[in-house]
Amino acid sequence: MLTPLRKGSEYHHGDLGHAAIRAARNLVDREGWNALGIRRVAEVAGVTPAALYRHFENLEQLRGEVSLQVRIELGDFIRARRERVKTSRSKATNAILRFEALGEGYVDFARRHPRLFEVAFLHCDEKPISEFSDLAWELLQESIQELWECGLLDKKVKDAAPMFAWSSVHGLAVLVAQRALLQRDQDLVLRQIMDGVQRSFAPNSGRSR
Amino acid sequence: MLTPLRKGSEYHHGDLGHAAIRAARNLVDREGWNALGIRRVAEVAGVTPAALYRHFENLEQLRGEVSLQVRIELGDFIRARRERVKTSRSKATNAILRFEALGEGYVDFARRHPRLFEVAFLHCDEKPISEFSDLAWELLQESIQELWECGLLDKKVKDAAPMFAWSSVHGLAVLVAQRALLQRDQDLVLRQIMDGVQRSFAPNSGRSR
DNA sequence: GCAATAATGTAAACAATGTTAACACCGCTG
DNA sequence: CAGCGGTGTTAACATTGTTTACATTATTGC
Repeated sequence: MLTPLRKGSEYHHGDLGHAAIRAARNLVDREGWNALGIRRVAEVAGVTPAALYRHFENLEQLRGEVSLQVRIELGDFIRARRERVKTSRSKATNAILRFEALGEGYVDFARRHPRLFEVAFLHCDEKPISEFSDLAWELLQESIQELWECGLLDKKVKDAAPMFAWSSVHGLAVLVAQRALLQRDQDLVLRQIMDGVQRSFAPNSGRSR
Repeated sequence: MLTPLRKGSEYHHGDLGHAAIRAARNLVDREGWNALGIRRVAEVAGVTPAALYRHFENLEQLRGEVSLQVRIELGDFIRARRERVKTSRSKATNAILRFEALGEGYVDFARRHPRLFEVAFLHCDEKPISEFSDLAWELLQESIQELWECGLLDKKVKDAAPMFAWSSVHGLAVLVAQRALLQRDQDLVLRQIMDGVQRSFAPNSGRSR
């Protein structure tokens, strides 16, 4: 007989939609991508399943929103990491430290929120990397620009530099999120990757062969 | 009234189980991970859904088998790539070419079978990389051993070398499978990665700072 | 101010899925 | 050749995503 569960003034949630995304995000963070379902999210939000269809086309779209939300968080996370770098006297070492902070932040996010990270770049197929990861991508480009201005980036490799750096660190982050590496190995490999990337960036680093 | 769909002698399939895994593999290859369902596989195999439960605990296990199957294929694929390298006079360049063939094969598999690749390392959480990718991992270690014997690998980095190489190439492969890079960029970045890895391997390559 | 209307939520059903239980068929072993 | 274990079928069940018809609230135009 259509009895509202919530009393009068709470018939309308007020901000379902955002609340749903947040609930979904937390669900994924704790229990993984497969735990994310319409009915589950509705329950957490204190609402009927059908209500969610006023805010999302279907489950697939909700998943997309969660994925986007995670990419935003990831961007904020690594930016915060970069800003925390204390400025040193040399402009060059500054650029390097800020660049490395991005890589460390990226991997650290994967370590702290493995389930979220695994989901960050789903639903991004067929789109160039620079689009689906707008936030973090911009940060990376800023940092590479800094390196360039300090003369730490060879002109020949400049164009592919962001993709090169991204893919190098991304691979490690994926493995970290899967818990496939011990913490000690994680740090070691990251160190090697960052060193390798910077060496490849450097002018006069004559490509082999 | 329990009328068998297939006539007498075909009441039993003979090799459901393997057939199911193959059907499932092809389904994933063509339509992606989400198209993989018990009922769907049963239909393709010409069998009733419940029949699959004589061979698999549940859908999750079937997925695991498919994932394993893909890892095996990936291993075979990159091994074939390596064997195709024509031996040159210098033992060192030989080792290098064989090593690079592994990386190229890995990325090429991701390009040719993006949906399969995306699924290769699912269900491998919490296990060290050397376990869940046994086949390809062994090939990588063989190759790195060859480099070592040719004096192309610094003792200081030897331990972490396989993980370093893997994660570097893995990141690119993931992006390639997502179609996030143009073909030209793919080749360029792979070139940079392989060069970077080898430079990091090389003795006397004094790590920065 | 207040009726009309849009926005949002509920209840109840539907179709599709994974899964299970009871039964049927086949091939092998005693 | 009787029976038994392995394999497949049927029919049901619980759970999901989704839709439809209805209820409630918020907002807007007069």
